[in-house]
Amino acid sequence: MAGAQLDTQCVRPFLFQNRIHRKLQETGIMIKERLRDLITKAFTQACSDGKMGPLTECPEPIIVEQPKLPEHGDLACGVALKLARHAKLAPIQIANNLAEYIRKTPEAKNGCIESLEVANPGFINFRLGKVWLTDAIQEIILKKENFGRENVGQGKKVLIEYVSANPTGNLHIGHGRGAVLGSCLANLFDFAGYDVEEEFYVNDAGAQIAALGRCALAAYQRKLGKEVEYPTDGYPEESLTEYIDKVIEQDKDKYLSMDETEAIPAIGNATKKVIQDDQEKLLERLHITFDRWFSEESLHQANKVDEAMQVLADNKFTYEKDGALWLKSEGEERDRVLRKSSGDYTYLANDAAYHLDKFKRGYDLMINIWGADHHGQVPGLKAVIEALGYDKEKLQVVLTQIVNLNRDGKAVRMSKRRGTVVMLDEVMDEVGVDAVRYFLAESNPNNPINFDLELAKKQKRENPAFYIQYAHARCCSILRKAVEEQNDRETGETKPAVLTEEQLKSFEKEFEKDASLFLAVFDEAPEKFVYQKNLVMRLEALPDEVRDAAVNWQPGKLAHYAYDVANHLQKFYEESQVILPDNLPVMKARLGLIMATRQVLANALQVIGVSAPERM
RNA sequence: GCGCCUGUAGCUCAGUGGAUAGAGCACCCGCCUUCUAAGCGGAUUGUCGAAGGUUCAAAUCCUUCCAGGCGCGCCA
Repeated sequence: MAGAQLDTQCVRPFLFQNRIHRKLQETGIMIKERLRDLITKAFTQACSDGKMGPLTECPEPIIVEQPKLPEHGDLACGVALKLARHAKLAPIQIANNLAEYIRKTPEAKNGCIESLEVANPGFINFRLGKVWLTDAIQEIILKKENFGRENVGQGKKVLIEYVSANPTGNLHIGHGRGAVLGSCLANLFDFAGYDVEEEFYVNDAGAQIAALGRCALAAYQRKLGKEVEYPTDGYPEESLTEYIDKVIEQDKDKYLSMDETEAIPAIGNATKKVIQDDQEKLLERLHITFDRWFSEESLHQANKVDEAMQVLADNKFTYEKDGALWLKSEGEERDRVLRKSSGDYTYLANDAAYHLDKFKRGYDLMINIWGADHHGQVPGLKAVIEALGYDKEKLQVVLTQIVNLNRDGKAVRMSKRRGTVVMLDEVMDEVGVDAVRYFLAESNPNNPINFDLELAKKQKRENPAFYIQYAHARCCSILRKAVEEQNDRETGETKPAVLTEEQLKSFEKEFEKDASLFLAVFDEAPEKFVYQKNLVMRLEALPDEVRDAAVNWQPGKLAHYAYDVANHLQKFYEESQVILPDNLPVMKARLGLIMATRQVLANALQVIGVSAPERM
């Protein structure tokens, strides 16, 4: 995976140079990190006491994970297994040695760690007490919308180019996938401390625009009552019809009187503008805005393609053959044409100029998001970048697989306007923006999506997009309930609100000062405590999840995470009453936990661009 | 022919060298005088596509093969 080359280390203190320009003084105090520090200390002491065989330092990373089985504790560390080889000791013995040192630490006695045990073949399993959990809730309350922000990117400049559809027609669901992925990746990178720019490359020059002009003129003339043949080799007439209506509205009959050589480019340009405008509006509806719409035509006008060809020639990577200009591709299976014998540049030549421009702008990383059907172009683009004298590794192409639409398990293929593909706006109209974003964001780009239109519309648990939003709305509803008048369903009496708005606000201030207030969240009864503890552990994992998603370039992981948080909230909700007028400390603490949960859900939803509704 | 992606429960997927391979859906059984039952709990579900290899340990790494998708233009 291309993302693996990114620096995965988390550097502190946090210093954000992203577009929100925010600095945080607080350092993270994640439970896993604290536990890892504890194990590291234990290891160091064990070493100096000669309990680790020949080892003087730890040759393996100490990884703390949540085990799959609850019997294995809340968190577990398998480092003893990895150290066995280095220390020339049995894993179980290493684990026992480490555990002995950990048990001596204050954390093992003061409520941070409730218990630890060593299990075969050499795991150390920990059960958490309440103290670190209360710190975790406080951390979220303190950082609010910045909880989860990380600095994996260290302010590196990243350009993400995506959608880049031709301005010759409507966007289909496949464009939608690239659009949502690009936008989520941009949000994620921003959240993870990169300096992100988003760009749409407009192919507004060349053969397809000429074809658009011919088709547009014919469609226009036919609409205005002139009997002409519609070109058979261009874009389907019905795909243009709504755009031509707009052109007529704007320009009336002005192209009718023009000479064809004048009318074709003129109406082609007008139609192109209408289409691009339409694409822009549709993408805005999907909460996608670009920093830049980069016009191919602008490259031609500034002679940038000629310049790029000159650079290639200067670098001795071109030659002429059969009247065409070729790119010499060393180590590639074949050479590629840059300028056809007709004198026209190929797509590759234009791309060379475009990417030369990108490289000159000085990004640390450039990501292009393309449909997998374009993957054949990747080697050519990489070759031309190398021939231009730049580092081809700085440009990475993410390929998105196909989107299959289903309805009741049956494939949907037909569209009102086009025979084979389904249009993005039709899906958005049917299932709504949030569901479209969720289902297109949720998957790994390498896998095809089976988009079930019926599922996406369901207001039920089966629909993960709904379920997450419902959990957020439920949090809001509980917080609202605390400060609203109550209507008794049976007697019809109106009771005063349990708390005033001011009280609720003042709680927040108290939480910021004193994490121990959250001790009251937890019950002593283990069957209740387990849900309370699990919720907090999931909440505090957001920064980890952000880092993981960012280094793997998979924002979809945060969609899965949000779902998991929603699930843990529901389990908590079933077991733990929040509004407890007769028990202020518990109510206060649990309202704080609900605030934290709401915040985490909102932050995760923010990255995938799905709205977080306050009521449903 | 060559290249890329994919193959894990009936379905959708998680799991990038560690414990008995996990969720959700579907199906079945329970739970509403309680903050949204738009929900929760429980039961059932597997030759990790196949075969070899590396390793104390493989769904995960290597090799070969099988199946599906996509791509290999003086198209864009």
